[in-house]
Amino acid sequence: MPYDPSAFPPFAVTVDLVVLTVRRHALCALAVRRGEPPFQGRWALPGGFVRADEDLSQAAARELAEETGLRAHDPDAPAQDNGAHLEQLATYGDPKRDPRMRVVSVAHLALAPDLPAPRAGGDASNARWAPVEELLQRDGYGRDGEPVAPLAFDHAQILADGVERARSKIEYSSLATAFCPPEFTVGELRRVYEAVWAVALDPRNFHRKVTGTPGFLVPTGGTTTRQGGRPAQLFRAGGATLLNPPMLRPEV
Amino acid sequence: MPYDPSAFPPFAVTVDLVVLTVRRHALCALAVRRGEPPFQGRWALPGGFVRADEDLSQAAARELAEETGLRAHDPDAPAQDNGAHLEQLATYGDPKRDPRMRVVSVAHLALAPDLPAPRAGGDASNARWAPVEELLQRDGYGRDGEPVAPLAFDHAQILADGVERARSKIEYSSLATAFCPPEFTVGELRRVYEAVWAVALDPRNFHRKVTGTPGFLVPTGGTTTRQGGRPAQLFRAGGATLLNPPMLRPEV
DNA sequence: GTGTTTATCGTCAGGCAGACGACTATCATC
DNA sequence: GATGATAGTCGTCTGCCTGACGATAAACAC
Repeated sequence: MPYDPSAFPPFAVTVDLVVLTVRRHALCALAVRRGEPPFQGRWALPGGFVRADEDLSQAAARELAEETGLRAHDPDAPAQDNGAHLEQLATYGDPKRDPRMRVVSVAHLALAPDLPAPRAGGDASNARWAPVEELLQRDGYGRDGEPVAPLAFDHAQILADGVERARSKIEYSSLATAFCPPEFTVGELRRVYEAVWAVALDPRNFHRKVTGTPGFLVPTGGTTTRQGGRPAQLFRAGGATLLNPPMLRPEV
Repeated sequence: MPYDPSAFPPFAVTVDLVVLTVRRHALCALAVRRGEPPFQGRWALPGGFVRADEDLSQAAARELAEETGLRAHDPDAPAQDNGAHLEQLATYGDPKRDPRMRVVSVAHLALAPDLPAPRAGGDASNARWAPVEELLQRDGYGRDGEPVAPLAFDHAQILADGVERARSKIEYSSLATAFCPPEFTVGELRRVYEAVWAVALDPRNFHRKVTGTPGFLVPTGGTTTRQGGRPAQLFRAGGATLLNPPMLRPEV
C-alpha cells in the first residue's frame, strides 16, 4: 500500500456510549433524544465526533462527562473512586449506517452506579435512563404508555452488544461492583447480578461465593440497614479484578 | 452536535490483522516486512485501508485473502469449511500512532490451520510466520540469529491484545478447532492448547474433557497415525461454540 | 410480643477437575 | 518375531465447588 493521501477515502470517526446502570431492580441504559435529522426525535445512544488531537478513550471519557457528569475510571486503577468503568466495546462501520456520510463509530461501554440524574447538556427532557429491555424491543409501548420506536442508526445492535458484554463480564470479573456505590452490602451486589442477568439468585449461596472469593470484597467494618431487616455488613470492592472460579450464571 | 461537515476532522481508517496459527508446537503470527517509510524494513502486521464502499469485516476478509489466500469463515456458520475464523479485535486511534496522518485502525483477529504458506502479494520473502514470543520481545535475536526489532507502529500492542484474546477465548469456546485441519485427533487439539497457552496438559484428563463435552467433537469414524504410536480417532468440530463448563487453563 | 424482612451460618449430595495407574496399538530396531 | 518407544484411551480416587435448602440472627411495623 504505497502512501498516497488520495488513495484512501476520508471517514468521520465518532464514539458512541452504552452507559449502563441498575435502577429499581432493572438494567437501564442512557438514551438521548435526537434534535435533528436523521432520526429526529428518536432516541439514540449518546456520542459525538472524535476530535483531531484526541485518543479514542479520551473522546469517550469526554462524552461521558458531558452527558452524565461522571468521571471516567482509569481501567487500570483498582481503587473504587466513584468514577465510572469505561472500556472499548466494538467498532461499527457499515457504509450505510449513517445516511449522511461514511461514519465509523467506536462504541464504548460504561458502567455507573445509580446516583447521577441524566443531563444531556443541561436539558433533562432530552435524556433518560430507560430499561434496556424496553429500548431493545422492536415496537410497542413502554410502561409509561409512551410509544416505543427503535433506537436510531444501528444503536439497537450496539446496545445489545454492550448489554451482552456486561452480562458475560460480571461472570468472571469483579465488574459488578462498578454498578454499586463505594460502600455496599452483599445484598445490594446480589441485586445487581439479578438485575443484569434478569434472574433470581439464592441469597445464601451468593453470600458464600462472594465473601469466599479472595480479593473480591473488603469489609469496611460498618453495617447498615437500607432495606429493612437485619443490618448488613458494608464492603468495598477489593483489589481482585478476575474471579477465579467465576460466578455461574444460572441456565436459562 | 449540529451537522456540519467542517465540524469534524477527517480520518483514514485501516484494518490490521493478527493472523495466528500453530506451527511446530508454537503459536505464530503472520508478519510482513514494510517496503517504505515509516518503519521501512521493519516487520508489521498485515493490513490496509478500508475502501469507501466496504464494511469493516469485508475489508478484513479481503486483506486476509490477499495476504494468505484464506477465505474468511462466516462467524455464524458453525460448519468447519477450512476457512479461517475472523473476528473484530479492537480499535486503535492514538493521534500519534502513525506519524504521517491521523489513522484509526480496526484490528481483527484471524485463526488459521497450519497449512498455508505466506505470500504477501506473491513475494514470500516479505512475509513470514514468526513465533509470537519472538515478535513480542523488545530486542535481541531470533532463533535464526537474525536481529529482532520491535514491530512497526503500535503493532506489538495489537499483537499482544490479539494473543491474549485467543488465549482466553479457547477457554470457553470451541475456537481452538479453528487452528486444526477439518479432521483432527484429540492429541492434535491438545497440542494446540499447549502451544497457545504454553503449558503442558495431562493427555488423559484432556481426552476425558473434550470427548465428554457435548457438541465439541464429532467422531468421523476414521483413525490415523500421524505421530507414531497407537492410531487415534479422527474428529470434526461439533456444532457447539460455547464450552460449558470451560476448559481450565492451569495456574501460572 | 408477633410477624415480616433481610442477613448470615451450616449441612448435604452431586458434579467436575487434578493426579495418576493401567492397558492398547502402532512403529523402529534388533 | 521379540522388545522398547511412543501415543491414545479407559478407570479410579480424592478434593473442591455448587445448588438446594434448613436454621438462626437482627432489625422494623403493628
